[in-house]
Amino acid sequence: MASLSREAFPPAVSIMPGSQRASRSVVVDLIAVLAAVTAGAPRVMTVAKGSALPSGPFELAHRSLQQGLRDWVEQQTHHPLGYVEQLYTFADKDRADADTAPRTISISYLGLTREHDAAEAGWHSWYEYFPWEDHRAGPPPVIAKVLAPALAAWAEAAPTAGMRSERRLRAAATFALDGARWNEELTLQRYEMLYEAGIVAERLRREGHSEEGGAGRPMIADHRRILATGIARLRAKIKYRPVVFELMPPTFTLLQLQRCVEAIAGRTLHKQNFRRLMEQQELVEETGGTTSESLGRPAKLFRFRHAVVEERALAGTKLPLAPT
Amino acid sequence: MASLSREAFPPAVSIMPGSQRASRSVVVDLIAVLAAVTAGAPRVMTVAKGSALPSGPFELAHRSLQQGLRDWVEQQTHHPLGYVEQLYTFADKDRADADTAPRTISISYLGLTREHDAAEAGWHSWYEYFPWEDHRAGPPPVIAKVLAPALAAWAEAAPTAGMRSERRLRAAATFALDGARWNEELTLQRYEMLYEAGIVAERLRREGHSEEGGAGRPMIADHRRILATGIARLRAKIKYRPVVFELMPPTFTLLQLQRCVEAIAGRTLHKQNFRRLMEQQELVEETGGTTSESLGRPAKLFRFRHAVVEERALAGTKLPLAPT
DNA sequence: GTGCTTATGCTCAGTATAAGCATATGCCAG
DNA sequence: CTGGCATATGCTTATACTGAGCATAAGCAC
Repeated sequence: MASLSREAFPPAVSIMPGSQRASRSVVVDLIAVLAAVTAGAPRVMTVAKGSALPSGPFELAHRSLQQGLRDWVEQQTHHPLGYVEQLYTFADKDRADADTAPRTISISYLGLTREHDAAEAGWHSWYEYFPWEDHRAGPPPVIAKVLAPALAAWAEAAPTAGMRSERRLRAAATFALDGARWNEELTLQRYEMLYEAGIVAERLRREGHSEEGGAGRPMIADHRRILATGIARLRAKIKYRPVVFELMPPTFTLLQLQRCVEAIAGRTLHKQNFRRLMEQQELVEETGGTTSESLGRPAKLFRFRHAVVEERALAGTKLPLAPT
Repeated sequence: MASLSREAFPPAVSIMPGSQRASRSVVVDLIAVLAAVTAGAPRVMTVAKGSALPSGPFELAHRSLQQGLRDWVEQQTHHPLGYVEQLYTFADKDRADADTAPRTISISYLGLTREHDAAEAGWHSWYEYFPWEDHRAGPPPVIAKVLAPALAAWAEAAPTAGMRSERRLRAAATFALDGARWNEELTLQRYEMLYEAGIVAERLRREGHSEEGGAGRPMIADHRRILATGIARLRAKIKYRPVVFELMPPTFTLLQLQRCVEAIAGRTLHKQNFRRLMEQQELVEETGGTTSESLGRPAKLFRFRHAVVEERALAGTKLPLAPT
């Protein structure tokens, strides 16, 4: 997590051919995927009536990109930004014919912030943009009703038999179409497949077609893809780093914590096992207090044990290590 | 793995303050961490006598950054690049006083290529740069002899008792100083800690001190940090994605495969368990042939089962899912 | 054949995970 | 003040996965 500042940079060792430097103007943007979980829904901060992620020019960055982003977000939202991580840098040529236009490089970041007022402007649920990603109440109907048939048609439209079967296999594995297990981490792959198959408005728009029939709410340019990248990253990260706590208030019940994870993962968890996991990993400790906001027996309040971050070097092996 | 090309980008929605665009010139570099495993050592492609990673200006990129990098590498090395992934984008201000100098953005990539002639120019073992990272023959002496004392001194030099104890804890966990388990994935954290503690030449150089006493072979600018990022990423990735095979010849024995993983991870594995893991995951299949290059019973030859990549959506849960 | 070397097969115990049962503790209606 | 309801929390069982080691197989050198 510690980040060294970049030191003086000597003339780059350019072995690559045709090293004509800085030949054309380059524009650098920052794009933020800002996430919070409120009222049981994972939300993302948007602008332009929910059609774009907040972005801005690079120059604002203070010491570092990360710090610039953090300052800006905290100023805008008045909520401290708990966790920031770089997502991806996009720099593909916009179009073949755009030789004269400046080339744009977009550096995207994922940021986590705490729960806040659910009605605050600009925050939208992830699942407006990706309705097929929320499996908390079972597989969403849109998959069987819209996506599966469209993906099947896309597979059949492939030129060769080999490609057809490969597409069928890939679609089935990615969307859990046959009995396969749903894998919530494949958010980006799913969006990319829908894009490839022409089932999202962004692709239809690009091809000059009507945007009718696109699944989920679209965004400007490739912002929805960037959001998918952020969701996928967060869904993966939550499993091996204690980042959920960045989304929680200082104290919380285990059920609240579970609901937060469920909102992000888009699936329901086994209550008792979740609680066992939290306890045995010693990620939380009781505050002593209890809450009785809802019906039923009052729940104990917990807080995150910041200490574990230092104590343990976290993360585990998956390799069959030899005894040392 | 599929990558959509970025589409036409409308005027960015700039909510950030002070949106004066393209105010100052920006230089964009690509930096490659190119890895291969030959003769039992993980190697990285370098230039300038091993003191820098290959880099070049951004303009060369063809359709996309990734494709540009791939073309360039294949042209240079005459070896196909198996796997390419973006590592990180560095864009911190070089120095406070560099207001007039162009700001440099470096986009780094990790690329894997197959085994080739061990003596080929430019390829150096990772462990020249990070001697403390190779634990295949037990913990390297440099840790106990050089790093541990220096880290202890660094911890004691902290101003408050709280910071001292925090540094001690962190150093112990990161370098497995007390009985703690070595975690090979912490390569980047370890390098950053050594930098912070002033035990690497890059830091000494920056502070205007003699570079004497720096641990491991240094590199230009922050190239060694980028290499550490690449190593850490590869060590983590190897555990949940079948990327090792990008480093192997088309057919191989299980022991060769194991040696390759060991070289990357910097630790030895349990032979039988490694073999069981490979078989139960169905990542490989027998070719029918055998080899008898060394002593002992000839080993069966295997090849990678490309099919699994499509069949399975890979990666697994770590959440206590509720029965659906 | 004997002995050396590596390959390959199999076992056993310890630990983690999935799933479900049982009990505790509050509130509320009557 | 009692029974019903709702949630919290504790505990058990079967199964899968892992770490570690033993045992056997199949080549080669002598």
